[in-house]
Amino acid sequence: MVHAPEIIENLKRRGFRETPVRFRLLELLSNSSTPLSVPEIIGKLSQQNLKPNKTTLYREIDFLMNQDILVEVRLHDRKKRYEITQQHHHHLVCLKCDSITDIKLKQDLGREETRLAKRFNFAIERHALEFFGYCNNCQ
Amino acid sequence: MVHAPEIIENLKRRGFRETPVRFRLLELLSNSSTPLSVPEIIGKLSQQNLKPNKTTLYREIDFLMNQDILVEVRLHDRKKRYEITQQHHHHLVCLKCDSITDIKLKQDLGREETRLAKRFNFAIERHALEFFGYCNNCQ
DNA sequence: TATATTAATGCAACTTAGTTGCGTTTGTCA
DNA sequence: TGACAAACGCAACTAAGTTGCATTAATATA
Repeated sequence: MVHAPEIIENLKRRGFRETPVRFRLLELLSNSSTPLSVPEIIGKLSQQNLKPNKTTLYREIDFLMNQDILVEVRLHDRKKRYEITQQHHHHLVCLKCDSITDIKLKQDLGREETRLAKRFNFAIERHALEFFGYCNNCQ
Repeated sequence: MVHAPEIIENLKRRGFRETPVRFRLLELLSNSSTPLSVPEIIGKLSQQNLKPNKTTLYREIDFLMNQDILVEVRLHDRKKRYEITQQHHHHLVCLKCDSITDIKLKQDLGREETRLAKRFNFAIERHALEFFGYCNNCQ
């Protein structure tokens, strides 16, 4: 797991500041087992008596994505979710309770990507693969 | 390719009506090589002097999805897109011009799904796999 | 071919995620 | 401790999608 203080130290070395929103957001996301959306983040931070404006959060997230600290995850609904950047992985998304489980694929898509790139002369940057269904508790 | 009149005939046999919006929407989607969003559909139909209310379109799409005639496709942005139901496939999405190319995977994800289902006791209903990058024209 | 039924439609008002402009606050370093 | 830019908050906005309700029109059948 990545720790918020380390990330912040790194940022400070590069001339950025340590602020409550930045720290608490990173802390929240590094303790979270699932990616979170901005509305969810606002909810959770409010519970801890930190009530940042949504504009601030969107901008902070934007900043952290530019620093490659966060990545965006898109699932079935229209919310963008964010998680701490980690090794490439995929998700199991429960259609009932919305729980999200990180998974790693055994199979490798690299060969497929090479084939598609050649076949369509398409420069693949990334892919998204998510599995939808019903989790242990919701079946 | 699937033809709009056939689909409509099928619906009529089941007690539903043939209406301009229904016909022209199905015609548009069956001639489209890419999935379309509601704003896009409204734009294209307007060009042909059919200006349905967006509520009507959302409801028509909902109806056609319940009839398994359309499926929803979710890509990188926050629009839902729709296409005529066809054999399971994936997409190459250009991050510059937004063009979408249908592709079929050589590799099969079935084995992977079985493994994940067992491992996490997760009942997989479907998956979404999209490749993002730059198309022939946009590199 | 007139009529009844109900599928389909339109409109207005709303919700929710996300964005923009702009003026203010605050963390950091000299 | 003061200067400067990073970070912040507020208000107003956009765009996708939803809901309630009253109206219109496609179709079966009389």
